[in-house]
Amino acid sequence: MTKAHGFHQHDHAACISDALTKAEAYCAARKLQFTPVRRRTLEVLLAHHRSMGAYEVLSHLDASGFGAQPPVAYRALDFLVKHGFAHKVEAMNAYVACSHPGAQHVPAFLICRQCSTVQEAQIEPMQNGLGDAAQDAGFAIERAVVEAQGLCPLCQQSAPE
Amino acid sequence: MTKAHGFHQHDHAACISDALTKAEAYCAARKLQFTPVRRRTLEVLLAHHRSMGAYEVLSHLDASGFGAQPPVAYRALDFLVKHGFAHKVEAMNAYVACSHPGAQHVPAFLICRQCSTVQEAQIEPMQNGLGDAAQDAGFAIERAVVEAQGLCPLCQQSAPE
DNA sequence: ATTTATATGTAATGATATAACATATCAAGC
DNA sequence: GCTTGATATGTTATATCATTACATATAAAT
Repeated sequence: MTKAHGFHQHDHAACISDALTKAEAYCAARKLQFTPVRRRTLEVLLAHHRSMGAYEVLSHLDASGFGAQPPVAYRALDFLVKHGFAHKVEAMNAYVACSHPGAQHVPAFLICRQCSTVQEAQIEPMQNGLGDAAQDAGFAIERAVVEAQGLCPLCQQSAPE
Repeated sequence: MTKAHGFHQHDHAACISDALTKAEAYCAARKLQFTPVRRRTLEVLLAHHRSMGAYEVLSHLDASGFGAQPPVAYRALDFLVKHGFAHKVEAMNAYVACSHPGAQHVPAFLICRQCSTVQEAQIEPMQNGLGDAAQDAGFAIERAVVEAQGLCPLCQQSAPE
């Protein structure tokens, strides 16, 4: 079975189990607790393969027998983001599973304003002119995100304006 | 009188009146209505010279005799953002006056996680690797933001960790 | 086994943002 | 100037996103 990944198709089941296995290994290596809620949260993000609001994630967790209150989702999502398994799409107040787990990278998103699909793009860390600006200002960058909004290939056809 | 602009000092009064004059001229040229609320909203952002939440802006508008309900602030802010007089800092759900009004640019922000000061940096449009990624994906970028979080020069001293 | 740190569950609340609709003001054509 | 249509403002209500605080449970370290 294939499913849209960003604007492409791919083998969805393999992609999910692969990401879960990697997360498991990463956590084991660093003695991080990849607990049931955290695992389920990552599964939910991976299965949907699009950005999801915290409350949408929460409803799945609730349905899976975990707590039904917001902190349940926010804490799990924070964990995933902190360790690079997911990203927060700031422009949408939403979350996506990371498409390049393990890789040290500056996440960059292409966000379709029409269908809300988010594709994560790879960009070179610090090759974006921002590093220079930061250095000039004496600013120590800890984290950076790049977010582009526009129209995805599909929506360009249906909304050619 | 000088006041912090990003992490530097500058002539604050001149900077404000300059930005207002530019906005006025821009609107006049395009028959946009630079109404009292919109003007006051820009004044408020310029005067504070840091990112402000919509409700903080709203309280100033209220105090100035405008409406006290959220849409009053959100509409004025949307106008300013739409026409490039201000930017939304997505990672903070906050707004700042644009530091380079008139210039066609991709706004980039250096956001201090400790003191919340935001400095707008100049980066070259599309020289950030994102353009290539978008082209590959067939994605039409309409708007992009770059946001970096970290520690500003001052806070690096007080929080050397 | 005890202690300490970490994680989860839940209630309450805070912060951010929009929808919907009434009224007012502006801008253009007559 | 007056009418008309578009744009802007004011207000109520509500939707959406996120955190604080505290109790309980589980894991890890000695």
